[in-house]
Amino acid sequence: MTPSSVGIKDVAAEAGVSVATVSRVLNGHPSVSPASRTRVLTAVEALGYRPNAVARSLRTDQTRTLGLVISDVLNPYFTELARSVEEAARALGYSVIIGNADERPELQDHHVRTLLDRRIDGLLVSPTDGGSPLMLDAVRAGTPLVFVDRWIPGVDVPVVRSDGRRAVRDLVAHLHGLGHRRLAIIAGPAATTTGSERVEAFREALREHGIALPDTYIGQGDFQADSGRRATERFLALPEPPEVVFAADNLMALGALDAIRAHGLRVPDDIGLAAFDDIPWFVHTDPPVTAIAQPTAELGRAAVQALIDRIEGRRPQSVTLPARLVVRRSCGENAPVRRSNP
Amino acid sequence: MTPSSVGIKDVAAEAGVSVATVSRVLNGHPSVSPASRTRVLTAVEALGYRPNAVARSLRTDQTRTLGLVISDVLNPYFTELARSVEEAARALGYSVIIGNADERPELQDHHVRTLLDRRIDGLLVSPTDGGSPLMLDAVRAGTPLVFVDRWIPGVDVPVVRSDGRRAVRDLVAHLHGLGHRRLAIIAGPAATTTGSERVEAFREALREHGIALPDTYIGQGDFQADSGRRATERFLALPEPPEVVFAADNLMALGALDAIRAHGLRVPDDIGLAAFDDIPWFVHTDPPVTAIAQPTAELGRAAVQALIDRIEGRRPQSVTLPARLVVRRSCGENAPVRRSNP
DNA sequence: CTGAAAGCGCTTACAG
DNA sequence: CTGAAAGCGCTTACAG
Repeated sequence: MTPSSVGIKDVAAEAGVSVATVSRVLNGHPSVSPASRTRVLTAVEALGYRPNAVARSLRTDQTRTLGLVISDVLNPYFTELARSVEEAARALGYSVIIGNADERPELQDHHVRTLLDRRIDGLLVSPTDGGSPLMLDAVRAGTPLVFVDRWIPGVDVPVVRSDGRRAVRDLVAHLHGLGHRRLAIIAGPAATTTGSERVEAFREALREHGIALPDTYIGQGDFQADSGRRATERFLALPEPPEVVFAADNLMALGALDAIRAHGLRVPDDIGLAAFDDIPWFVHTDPPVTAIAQPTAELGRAAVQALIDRIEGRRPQSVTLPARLVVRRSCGENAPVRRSNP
Repeated sequence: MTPSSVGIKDVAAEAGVSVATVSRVLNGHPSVSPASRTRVLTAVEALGYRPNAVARSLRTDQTRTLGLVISDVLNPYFTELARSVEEAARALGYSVIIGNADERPELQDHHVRTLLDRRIDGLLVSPTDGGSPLMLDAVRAGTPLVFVDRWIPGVDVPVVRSDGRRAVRDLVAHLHGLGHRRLAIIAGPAATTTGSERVEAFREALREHGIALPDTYIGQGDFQADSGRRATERFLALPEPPEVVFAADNLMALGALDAIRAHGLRVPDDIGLAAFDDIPWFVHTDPPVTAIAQPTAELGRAAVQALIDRIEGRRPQSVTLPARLVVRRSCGENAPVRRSNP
């Protein structure tokens, strides 16, 4: 008999008790005699019995599982978020199943559907688009849901995210102080909150310095490297290219670096670069990249907390954590343009 | 009534047929009259019915789910592997649940256990250690298992991996040609196959060139960044530090870069660096890193193919794909030491 | 082509 | 403290 084929009946037979008693000791129910408990535990050990989680879930109507749908596993930001989510969930006795949307709404829906079919206890999602009907239905149906990083406006669901507006303002002030005036952005999809928010914050910050953001200085990206490459190429082909390009995520910054390099240009001498999201590699790129860092691990923990609060009947809290500017050398920080020092 | 609470009975009532008939049309069973089919489909649509995967799994004894236990999600190599595995599995009608071992054997076992409890149909694992009894039991119990990247010797399970020996040889020849003689390695855990294999291949290749590999030139790492940092610091403190450090994975290479930078040293002028595993950032580091690239996506596809073959009763195949050397500039490639050219 | 019924492996009132 | 029994939502021989 293979281990995976031994069931609760086998344990009961081996221990000389009923399956009810076996179930009780397995679930730590108080009213079991010490003698029964010992015999059951011995039998479990001897048979190598492991409860069938599928059967248990069907019966109890809970899976102790959370779904996490992220926009892109290849993005180190989401990968770190996923790691922190899993860790926090595990500490609270939950497993997590990750679905990778690859920034594609239909793939996102595929995963949401699969997760719902599996009857996960709750869902954490960083939506790839502005409002999948499927997700809206899930909310209406009462599935515990929490948005993390990105969210869908108008849906009454807790949101755990970081606010980058202040950091974007700091970045623009920093660039302005360096003497830069022609500032461009590679934006994420307008259908995502982080996509539109970052452009808006950028535009607003520019305005504070009396700088306009012409359409030609807005590259439409999709948070993936290729789009950063293409947008940068368009910038470089402009009669008057920008002095600095701000990529709204780290992958598009990678694409920008690729394009700049392909044109035989150098950062920051020929063009400056800054990125939203900080990753360990930015310290070692040529040059080190000035970036906006999110408190990613904390975000993951807070999201799990909110979701489990919701699942277990407590009132979940929305959480907004600040992002912060990390100055390095990709915007010409070494050689200030306005003052000529030794 | 919330969507998630509508069951097959509700659909049957709505359509005016039995649950058996509903089940048949849902499963594409041939013997259902067109009229019944239409009414069932209409009812499903009207009610927004979705089958409960938990109940179905309990009944059919299959979950159409694969488990994937990887050593470290924060490692871009595994992240790419995971992505390709999920993609290939999805194409074949399977879901995948990822477990992240973080290079910790006990965490690996936690995930294997959880996955087994969930009755996944098969398991893909890149073992963090040399032989978890749990995994051995699973194999004995008949759980379909395939090793990917790393494997456990002596266990009769298909292995899908890439062979880096040839590429390591190429790397050593390349370094030798550049005039380097003092070559060090930051190895992975000896308990992992890739950990020991890469040192062995390195040692052997050095021997072919008449070079020894002293113990002081072997840094014991664990495939994570911190260990790369520490090993590199030890190298730098040596009376005669190595001319080139070869990190057995990309994360330890990152750690090495951190340490070198912290000492105010430059790559490759002060010390050279090469890495196993290639990642997009290596093109943009300062300097671009010479690395050994694995055919990661293909590995993932082959692993899924092997596992599903095994699950569906076909004979699974072990697969070994070659890795290849990608020369960049982190080992002094710009300024050959032996010949002085213009 | 269709339905009644058994059963997948558990948990949990209910009665003792 | 314990066991017999019902039932979670499906699928699938079996009989018609």
